[in-house]
Amino acid sequence: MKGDPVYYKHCKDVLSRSPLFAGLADAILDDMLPLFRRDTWRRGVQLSPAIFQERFFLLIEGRLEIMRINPQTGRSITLFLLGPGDGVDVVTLLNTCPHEVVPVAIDDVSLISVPIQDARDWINRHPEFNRNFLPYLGEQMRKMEDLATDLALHDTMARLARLILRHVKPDHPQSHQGNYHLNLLHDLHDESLARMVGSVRQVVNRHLQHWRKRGILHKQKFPTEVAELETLQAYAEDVTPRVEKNSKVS
Amino acid sequence: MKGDPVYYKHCKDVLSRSPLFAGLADAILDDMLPLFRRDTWRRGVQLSPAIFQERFFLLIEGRLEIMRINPQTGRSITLFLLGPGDGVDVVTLLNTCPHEVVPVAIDDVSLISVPIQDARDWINRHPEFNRNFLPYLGEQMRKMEDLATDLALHDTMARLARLILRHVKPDHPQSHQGNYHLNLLHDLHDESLARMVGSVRQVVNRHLQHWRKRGILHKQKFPTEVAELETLQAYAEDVTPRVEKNSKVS
DNA sequence: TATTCGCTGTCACCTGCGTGACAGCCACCG
DNA sequence: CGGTGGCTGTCACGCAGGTGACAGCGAATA
Repeated sequence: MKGDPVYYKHCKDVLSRSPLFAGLADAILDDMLPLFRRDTWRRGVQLSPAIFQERFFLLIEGRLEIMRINPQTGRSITLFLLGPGDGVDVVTLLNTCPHEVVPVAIDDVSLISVPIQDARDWINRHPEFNRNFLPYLGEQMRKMEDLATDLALHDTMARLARLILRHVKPDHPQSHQGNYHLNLLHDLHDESLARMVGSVRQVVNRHLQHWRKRGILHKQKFPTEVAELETLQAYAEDVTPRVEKNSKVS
Repeated sequence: MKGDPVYYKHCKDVLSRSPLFAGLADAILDDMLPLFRRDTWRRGVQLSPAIFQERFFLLIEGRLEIMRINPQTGRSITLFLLGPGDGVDVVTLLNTCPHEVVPVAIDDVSLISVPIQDARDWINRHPEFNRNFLPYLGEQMRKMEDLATDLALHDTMARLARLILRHVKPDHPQSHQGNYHLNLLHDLHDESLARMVGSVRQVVNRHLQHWRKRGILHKQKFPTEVAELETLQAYAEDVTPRVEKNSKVS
């Protein structure tokens, strides 16, 4: 950390743009960052829930899946999909007790970390951090509520549509050719998407295919893009659009 | 509030035993309570999500269900089951934006409330409150994660078993006759239980019946009690116990 | 004493979707 | 090159569980 001023600068950049630290005085980050050390996890690695009892991580580069597994059946569900600037497992920061979640690196990720107690102490010393922290927690909470609600109230197709819609870049609406781009999702394989909607690969694939056939989604090169936002919104509300245009279906 | 010293005392009692305020200086409660006014909702009333944009509520007496509804299908899911001492919809306290949840009074409930901005200001003025608030938020978060996980990874029977097990009084294990008592759940009708596990009345009833037939649950008078904790735990892990004792089944 | 109401207990039906299986495709590597 | 491994695209099968329907029952109301 200290030995690498370029990386240090990079961390500051990422964090100062993240919801957890945006708008905080520069001095606060400079007070905090020296406590951290640098970590790197290779794409695909799956760590034990135990590490979160030891250290608190901030994600700097790459994506991380926070997952739960049913050991009996082998099925799993993704609770959070984290990106740069996110805190990893903020829950164990809030109250000490084991938390059965498994982090999986989707890309090669780089993170920074501190002993968890140091993080707790730091938060106690900096009440002004709560101006960012509390809203961030609220946001995470809403996401969990949405996940639970979707699982209980919608079928797999609607859930997938809603997942995609949530990740359509809200700001600069179209990327190019009038298509909507999916930030964190665009290159995930079916298996990961399935874990995010609480279903299985085969079912997710069927739905994606269904939409691609009708031109609602494009898979031009690699990244999938959304062509018809409104149509997808209909699916998200459990109403299968009657007008099945473009039906190359036999 | 001010006009009723008995009720005031009662509020202080309830709150000082609740996770949100336990262990805080007496002065803090006395500083806070005068801001609040008293509210009462009759059993069964179902209010609009909009009220939470206006005021923040603390539950003093009775139980409250925090629910979400799918308007298309009419199905609904209970996100939280709140009891005395709980804060109602802490999420809108954390970040301002509409929150589509419907509160339903399970009993006649009494609450106290403040304009939401006053609550936010109060929290900002009292950083020591965060010593209780943050762990409380963590607890709520864990509950939501558990709900989502259950919905995604377990079948209805396991979900129901897990719901019950979570509510078995952890402290004084048996109430009487060696049976385990269910605090908040004991007298809920099947419909409510169904909403809590994301299923429907008929399915929940079938499972309860199944367990009662085998003596795993008792429904002596009204409250249901758990007779065989371990057996139920097996069901919660998706392993149907092979030994089906007491099988009065034909 | 009759009447309504809210809840329980059950059933038969049907479907969404999870499971297993396999073929095709592309990329990477020896 | 050919082989291996990871991913996609499809299909047939089976079942958990959601839906609608109805009878019974106890408590409250008239």
